[in-house]
Amino acid sequence: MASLSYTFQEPFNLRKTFECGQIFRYVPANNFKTVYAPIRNRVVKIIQKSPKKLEIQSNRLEGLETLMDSFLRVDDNYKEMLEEIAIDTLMKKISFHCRGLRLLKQDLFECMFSFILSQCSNIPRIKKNLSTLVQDYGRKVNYENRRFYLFPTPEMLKGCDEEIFREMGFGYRAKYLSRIIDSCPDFLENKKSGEKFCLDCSLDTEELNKKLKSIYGVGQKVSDCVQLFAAGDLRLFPVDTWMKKFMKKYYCTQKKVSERKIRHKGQELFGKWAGYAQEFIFYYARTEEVFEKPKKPQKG
DNA sequence: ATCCAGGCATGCA
DNA sequence: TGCATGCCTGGA
Repeated sequence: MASLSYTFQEPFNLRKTFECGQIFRYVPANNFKTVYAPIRNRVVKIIQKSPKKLEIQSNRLEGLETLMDSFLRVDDNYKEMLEEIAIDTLMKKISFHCRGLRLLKQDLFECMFSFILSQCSNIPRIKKNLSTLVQDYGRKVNYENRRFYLFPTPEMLKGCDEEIFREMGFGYRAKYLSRIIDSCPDFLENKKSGEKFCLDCSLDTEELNKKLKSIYGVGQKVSDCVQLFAAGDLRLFPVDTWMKKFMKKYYCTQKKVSERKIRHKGQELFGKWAGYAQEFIFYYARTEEVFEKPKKPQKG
């Protein structure tokens, strides 16, 4: 077996999936017909053979299928999701527009690190910050004459203090990250195996969310993202500035609406598929330029 | 030159 | 609960 193939019932679009903002480290090639992504301990090459067909190659084949089944969320009932989030004309339109966008299930440590870094930042800067980090601390992997870096394990980052992270340009987020490196949050440590930054599956949605928020530097938005993208809990509806604009315009039209209410509204509207709805809306809001900031009026 | 981003902690009503 | 404020840095 030199490669692995997937045929889906519904589209799996690489461009939409990787560009929608859920993941930061990937390298598109050949106009998104191919995407390279460092995942855990290997580099994976994902090829769009057709709208519903993907082919997977990797520098490491051992355990590849299990890893990709999880990463690609092959068990999601995508068709049902598309139908269930299309609650009205607007969402039908968005659902159609985003069809093929898939949620991925990412590594917990990398995901948490990335989203803590993301606060009050922007995608180019986040990518740049992560790139600095992995070049300094990650393991280098050459694959098809390209250079990639695996995300460093917590152990590899031992000793990274606030000062070092600040020098990497992380700003005030350095404090949060160095503290996490310093000691893994208790509930993320598997007492039996000693493994760190892994999830206790016995926790329900609200329990885990509460625990994640107890981590210094992790608030509602970051915990929701981590729980959605790394714990794979699709009920989460992270509310960022884009989501605020969208929801205020269409589904929370009262004058004063808190982020709390918006989050609740999203979960109420979309139930177990709230995470997909959120990512669809986010992708839509950013690509359709309906929410672009109005240009400042020229002086004169 | 300000101003503000894919938030969060802190302190206060 | 809900609000205000400061926080790093880089791009508009």
